[in-house]
Amino acid sequence: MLRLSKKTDYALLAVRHLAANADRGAVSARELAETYDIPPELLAKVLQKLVRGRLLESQQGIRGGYALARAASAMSVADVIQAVDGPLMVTACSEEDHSCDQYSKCNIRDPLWRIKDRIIATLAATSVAELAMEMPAPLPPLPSGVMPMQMVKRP
Amino acid sequence: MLRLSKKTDYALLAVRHLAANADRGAVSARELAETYDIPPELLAKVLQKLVRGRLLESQQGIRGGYALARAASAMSVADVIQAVDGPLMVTACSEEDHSCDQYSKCNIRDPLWRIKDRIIATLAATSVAELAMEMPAPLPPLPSGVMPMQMVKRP
DNA sequence: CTAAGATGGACTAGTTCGGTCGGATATCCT
DNA sequence: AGGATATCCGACCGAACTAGTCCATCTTAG
Repeated sequence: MLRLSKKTDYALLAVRHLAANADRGAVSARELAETYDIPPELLAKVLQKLVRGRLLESQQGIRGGYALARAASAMSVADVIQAVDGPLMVTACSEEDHSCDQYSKCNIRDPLWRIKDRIIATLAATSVAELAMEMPAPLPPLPSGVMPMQMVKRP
Repeated sequence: MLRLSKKTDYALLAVRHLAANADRGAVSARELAETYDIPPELLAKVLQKLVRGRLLESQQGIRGGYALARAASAMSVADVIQAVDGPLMVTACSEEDHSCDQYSKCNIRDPLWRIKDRIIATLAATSVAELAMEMPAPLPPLPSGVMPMQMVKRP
């Protein structure tokens, strides 16, 4: 169905939030999770992958959190997807990996690879900064220092 | 990972084969399955979906088989994918379906939908005819046992 | 009538995905 | 120094989806 995974959705949501609130300094995983109703542990793992992919920088400790590792304009949607879900491929096979039963008889490889390259180009053409520009206000920004923990009491 | 399903791979393989051998008349599912080493029952299902999507026409009976329902140049890769895997979407939500926990807070919908449109445009830009043109010969015809229709001029 | 072929539904095994848990480690504040 | 807060990381589980299989029915040429 060519759908991108939920983790990628979460990653894009988070990265966009960080881009829109870059001035506020580090944002904790918990705040992000509560803002967007995402399971905190799951989001945490996604954020960690983004850190490993050098898209975010994490700060541990009591006022820790995440922040963009570089300018939002220098970070594309393709970067985010690849950091979370690994190299994006349309076909099972690639130049490196020929593990496909039909590889020897396959005659649609080349055109599909070309299509893949064009899709990647499309994803690379949209920067995180453009995502952040979309809507007037990202979300009502929480006054700094306030801890919105009590919003999440849902039996 | 943005990967397209195996069924789609099979569909593209089959459709390309039919485009390259359009002169031979109907090709049976069994022949296609043997040519490309695809589980016959599975390929049969894929072909049925293509028929339901008006991309192929089937002929039942003892000399039956499948053939393109229209010119290969008027059939895009996007058509094939959608016939097999349903409407292709990048996000969980769409204009019709808002079933996503983050829908109300989501702020990346519009840009992602634009990306989706561009991906679909990319897929629609490649026709099956172009796939068929790629390689010099589609495949060596079956060595023995199966007789294509043209040879059956019996005196 | 019979063989070859399409059609369609139900079913199973395997894998992936979303989500959870527990603990380790780093940092700040008092 | 010590505790509180937060990131980090690996293992785990259940549900959903995917690929593949089986079988029963219908259609048509010979």
